[in-house]
Amino acid sequence: MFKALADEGRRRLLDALRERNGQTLLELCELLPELTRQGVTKHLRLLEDANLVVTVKRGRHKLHYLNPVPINEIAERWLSNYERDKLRALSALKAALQEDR
Amino acid sequence: MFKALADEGRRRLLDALRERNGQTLLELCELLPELTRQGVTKHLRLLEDANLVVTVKRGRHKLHYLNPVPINEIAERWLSNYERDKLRALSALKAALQEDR
DNA sequence: TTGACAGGCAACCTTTTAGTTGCCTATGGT
DNA sequence: ACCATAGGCAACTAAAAGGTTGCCTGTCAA
Repeated sequence: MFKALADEGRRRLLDALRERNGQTLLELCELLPELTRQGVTKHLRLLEDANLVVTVKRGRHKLHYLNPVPINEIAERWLSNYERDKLRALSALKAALQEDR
Repeated sequence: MFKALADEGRRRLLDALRERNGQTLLELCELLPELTRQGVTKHLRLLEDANLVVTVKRGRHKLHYLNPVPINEIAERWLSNYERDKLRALSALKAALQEDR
């Protein structure tokens, strides 16, 4: 899932869906004009595999929806650990930097 | 920075530093016995480039410290956007899934 | 019912990333 | 002074990610 976020293009796609949910493939392609449709498809596939977007086929359109659940899960489960130890880590850092070298 | 987090080994390194800050390279190597020392060095280099760890040379030891600032910055700046729109995105998602297909 | 539109699939190429090996440098203990 | 310890650098290989092209399928609208 971090891997899915580790690409600027994919983050752009997520942002776009955050702004307007349920966009089609071609709509999202306009967002990344430097890529071909298939390129965008691949990125969306990764996001789907990471369960960050969910798709619905409607007629000949494929609509893409943001799935906000896992990104929040990660944020809470993983990042809050760092939040918790932030001050301790910071002071250790400062101490180390100020010691005699 | 997401790229730096997009690797299990590097996350393990960060976790280790969260548990005990200021470890040397060789100490961290024990954490990833499947890699050689140079392999670990490279990972630490990436973490350092992403400004997630800071190093201090002390004698012949190189101490690694967690830098908790950027990880929190990201969490707040980026992830909180998704938190903000969570409910809206969720309901759009549900609506889409329940529509006639 | 035919053609244009939206999208899928597979093969291929290129670039990045991950990892190793071999050798070199500096520091500290005895 | 010497050797073991801690680490750095560079070249190389292997694997994965990113992207393209070409062609195929399904759906809607005239």
